[in-house]
Amino acid sequence: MDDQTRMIAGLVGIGGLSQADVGDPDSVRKQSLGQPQQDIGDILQQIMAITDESLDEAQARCWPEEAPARWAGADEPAEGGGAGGGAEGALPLNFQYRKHALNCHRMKPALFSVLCEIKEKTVLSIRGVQDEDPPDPQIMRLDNMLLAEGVSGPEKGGGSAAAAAAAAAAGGSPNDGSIEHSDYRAKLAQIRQIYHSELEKYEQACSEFTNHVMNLLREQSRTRPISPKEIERMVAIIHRKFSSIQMQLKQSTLKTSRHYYPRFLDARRKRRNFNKQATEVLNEYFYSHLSNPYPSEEAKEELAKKCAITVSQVSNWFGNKRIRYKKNIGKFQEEANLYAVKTAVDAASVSAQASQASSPATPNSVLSMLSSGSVSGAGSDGSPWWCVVFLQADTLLPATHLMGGYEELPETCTPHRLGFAGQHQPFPSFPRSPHSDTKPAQQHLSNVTAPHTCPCPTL
DNA sequence: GACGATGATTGCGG
DNA sequence: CCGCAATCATCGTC
Repeated sequence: MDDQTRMIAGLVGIGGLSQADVGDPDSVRKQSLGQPQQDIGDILQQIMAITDESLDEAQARCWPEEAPARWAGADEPAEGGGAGGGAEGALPLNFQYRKHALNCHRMKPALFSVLCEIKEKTVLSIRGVQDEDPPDPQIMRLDNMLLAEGVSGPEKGGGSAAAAAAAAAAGGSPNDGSIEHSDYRAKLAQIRQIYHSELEKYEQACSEFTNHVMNLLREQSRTRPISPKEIERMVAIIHRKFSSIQMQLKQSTLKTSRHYYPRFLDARRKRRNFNKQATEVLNEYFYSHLSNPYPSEEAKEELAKKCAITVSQVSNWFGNKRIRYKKNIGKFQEEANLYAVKTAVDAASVSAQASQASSPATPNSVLSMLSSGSVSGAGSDGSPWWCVVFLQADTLLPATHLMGGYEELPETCTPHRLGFAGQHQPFPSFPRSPHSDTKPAQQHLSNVTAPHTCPCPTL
């Protein structure tokens, strides 16, 4: 007997009577062959004894060498026997004879009622069994982990979720597939493939086996009482048994995946500095929005596109920049000047083109641009933009030197005289979570009124 | 190899 | 979920 048959025997035994009680013709035979008055108690005892037999013993008894000859005289069976389906087709011919003989036997109703009685006892004993089988939390946890690892779930462009995320986090150009990444992806793809193929096999086996048992039970239900509910329960039992196999598969897949993942994590740590152009774009935005260096989601996306990096990298960059700028303003003065002038020059040239000015943008024309308030990204709180740039950046000493310095500004425009020093100091803290380029900044700026906290050097 | 710069991660608070 | 702050880990320069 193969393992599968043995398993069926075991499982069928749980739901009621063992397969042996169906196959065993002894009690019926005795009655039909000369002991018609046999006590119902005897039959019951025999049946009870049969249920204790192993399938091997039962089969040995059911399939003696001479059986075909002995049963050859039985009524001719109807072809196929109706129910039973595929399972029945596989049964030996002599077994079908017996089944037919059993089904047609005049004592069958009596036997059936006895079986019902036994059944009732059995059902009572299993009535407490939980009918609903909630999803196994352990399997669910494994599923979630496999999903997170990128082993299960949808495959994104040949890579896993983890690999894709990490590849994005690795920075650089989109096709920055380092050797480590491609290696990891290849391994993960391999694991995915094996996992899915094994899962498919598992599901197929589980479904085949379930069908097999269901057919068997349906077929048996002609001989003994089996309710659909019991069949359902049996299916649940089978699934429970199979789920341990599923668990093993998932656990081992996860283990394999994680064997490679730490190496990948190391690889993920390897970073690339952003290229010069990307850094320039980011710095330009930062210094031109110094009053409120919190790009909106759209702005981040735009910047990400321009720099060929991810939005989260943009967020990281701004987070780092804000904190480092804040910590050491002095260090960033030169940079701030550079970008302030650059921004101004750009704006000036744009404006000059627009107004068809014949002279090129010069520091002085920049100055006039600044005075006219045509530079975007600053002064959104209603104050002159240059106050924001000059004073927030705390930088424009060198910058003004380039442009001739504050001396060239009207005296009323010097920062502290204008009283912007305190208002526009972005530190010790930037406005919190502005999510927009204007409103929160206005709120923040209007709340800051203490000039003595201004980190700007006294001019 | 030391050191500063820099991108990424983590833990925490709002 | 976002931003801050601290920290890690690597890069780039000397």
